[in-house]
Amino acid sequence: MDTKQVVAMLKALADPTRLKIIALLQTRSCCVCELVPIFGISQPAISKHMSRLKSVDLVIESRKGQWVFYTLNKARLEQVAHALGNLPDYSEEFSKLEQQGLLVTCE
Amino acid sequence: MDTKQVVAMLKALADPTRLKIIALLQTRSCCVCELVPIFGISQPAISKHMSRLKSVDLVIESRKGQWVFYTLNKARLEQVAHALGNLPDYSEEFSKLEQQGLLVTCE
DNA sequence: TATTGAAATAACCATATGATTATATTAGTA
DNA sequence: TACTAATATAATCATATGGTTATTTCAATA
Repeated sequence: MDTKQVVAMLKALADPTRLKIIALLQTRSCCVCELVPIFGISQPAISKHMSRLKSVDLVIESRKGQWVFYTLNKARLEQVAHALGNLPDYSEEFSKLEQQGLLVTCE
Repeated sequence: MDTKQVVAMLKALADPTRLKIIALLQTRSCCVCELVPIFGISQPAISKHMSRLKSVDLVIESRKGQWVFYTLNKARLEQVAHALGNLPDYSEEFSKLEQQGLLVTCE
């Protein structure tokens, strides 16, 4: 997972409504019409949040009759948590700075 | 750490520049004037990013002469990663839904 | 086929975000 | 004390975000 993807997933999670949706989905898959009364916001608002979460594969959509159920992609959530604890090594940036004489060495 | 704080930290991390700054600080503390040539954006832009990271305690500021050095708060970064893997249990929300007859039980 | 209910999309709006340039502020030094 | 370098703050701007209402799409059913 590259940095762009990590940022996209963090953006998807960095909203109180979406983060709680993810937490709710840990208990049970659910559909839009169940989330509406929980959050007290409009159906289109919930729908857009689900679309955002789906776009980064944090949830999986499946139609059951007239309802669309959303299921948490637990592996994907673990991937973000793991990525945060294992950020890329950019030490070569400091080598470049040193070559340019831009490294600040204090005391 | 409550949900509000987790969201604030995720927002702070959900930007390509700030996420790379955090990654850079894993190698070495640095000051604003070192980050400017790395990212190629203006000094005030970097300054605001640092202020944002500081506001959620992801970095610690310390003045060394004319420079202000920023150090990664590794414990804080680990806290976010841990929080993502241990989101709160909201199962009572489904009990409430059930009581209201709003739970969708399919098939 | 007409109707109903769930979800998605469109159009819109207020606020947040990330950048810019210009201007303080603060610390070291001639 | 005046000057310079590093950083922060202010004002501004274009775009992104998260909500709204209105409308469309899609599946089940009378």
